[in-house]
Amino acid sequence: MPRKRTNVSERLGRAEWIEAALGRLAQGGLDEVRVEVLAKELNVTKGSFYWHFRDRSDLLDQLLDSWRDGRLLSLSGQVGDNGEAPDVRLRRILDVYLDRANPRGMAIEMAIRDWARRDLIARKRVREIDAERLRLVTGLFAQLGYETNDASTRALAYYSFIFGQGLLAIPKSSLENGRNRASIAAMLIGK
Amino acid sequence: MPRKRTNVSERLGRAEWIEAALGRLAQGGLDEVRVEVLAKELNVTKGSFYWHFRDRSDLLDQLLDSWRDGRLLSLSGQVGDNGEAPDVRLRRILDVYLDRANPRGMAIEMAIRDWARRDLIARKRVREIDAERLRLVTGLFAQLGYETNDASTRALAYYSFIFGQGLLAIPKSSLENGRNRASIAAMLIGK
DNA sequence: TTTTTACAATACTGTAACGTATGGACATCC
DNA sequence: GGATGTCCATACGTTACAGTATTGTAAAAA
Repeated sequence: MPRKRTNVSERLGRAEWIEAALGRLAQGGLDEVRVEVLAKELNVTKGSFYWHFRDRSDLLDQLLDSWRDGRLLSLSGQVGDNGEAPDVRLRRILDVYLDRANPRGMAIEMAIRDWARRDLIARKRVREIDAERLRLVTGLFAQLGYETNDASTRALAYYSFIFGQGLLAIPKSSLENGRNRASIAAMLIGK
Repeated sequence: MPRKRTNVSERLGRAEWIEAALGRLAQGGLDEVRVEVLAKELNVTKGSFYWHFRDRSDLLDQLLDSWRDGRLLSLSGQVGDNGEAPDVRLRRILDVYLDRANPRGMAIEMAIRDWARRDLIARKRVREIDAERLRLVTGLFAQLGYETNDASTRALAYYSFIFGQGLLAIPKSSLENGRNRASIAAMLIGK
């Protein structure tokens, strides 16, 4: 029997609610983000929720903002020229996704992208980070010598593959094979 | 005021329910497939639904079966060697997706793929059609002279791109440019 | 013509949510 | 140490659905 949270030190802020909501989103998609369920998960009642948020849609808005901020921050940590060659870097990023490191992050991303098919605000947030990611890898392709137009087309193919691969229901073993992975990288990166 | 459907000629079969369900699925995703809503859409009450289906999950199962059957049928119509060169054919299929012809079909497919992330049966159905599609285009790549392993890796990249591209929130104009499209095709198809 | 079949309407129960109103507990500030 | 502010619990009203049980009705079969 989880005790009540009357103690001040255990009180919640919006951040905890958003974190919990992200968890539900990753697991069950948008419609599984429910305030009473979150409350139970946090050992708290709705009373707390409606103190921190106007309503459910307020939570969802803030969740999207928080997600975008996190993605942008993570990207800004990668813009610096860290001495790594552009093609090495492209291969490394690719590996991260193919290894399915961070499945939670991927699940959240997929859920938000599905959400974005129907919701304007979600779509807006996804557009923001897509634009930023494409800008970054377009830059990397440009550094490899691709002309601007080709570079951005390559970038688009690069990210399309990354997310599309997470959408296919296939034995992942086919992409664990080093040789296959190398040939895909060669194909996407070119020179 | 839509009149009641007591007239025999207007009576429904499972097919109509499944069709309506596919519509809701395309529009709003899995959680928008609700029996009372479908009933209203079909100018009928739940009484009819529970005659044709055991419960909601029964409808969903049949929807998945029906979707798979449709996809498999559509694929089987393309296996025949229609005299088209393999690379031409690959380019044509690619164009169909990039043109976003059949947005409804794409929406359904995306909704089902999202669904498959959490549901075992949905995942199974997606796996079935993925396997079949990959088998088909792997064959095309093989005809182009790729060795078996490379052919199936190319096929995987090909479909990953196709679905990933539908996931990115970008101005579609970037893929309407003929030159960009050609360079992507060249990249994916190779020789 | 009666009976049976196939489908649909009606009326109900149960449940899981959302949102609101209000009161209570703990800390902080005067 | 009383007043105030912050956060949470409780209790309520409402809605939207899933599912069941029962009755109704047009057409086909007997």
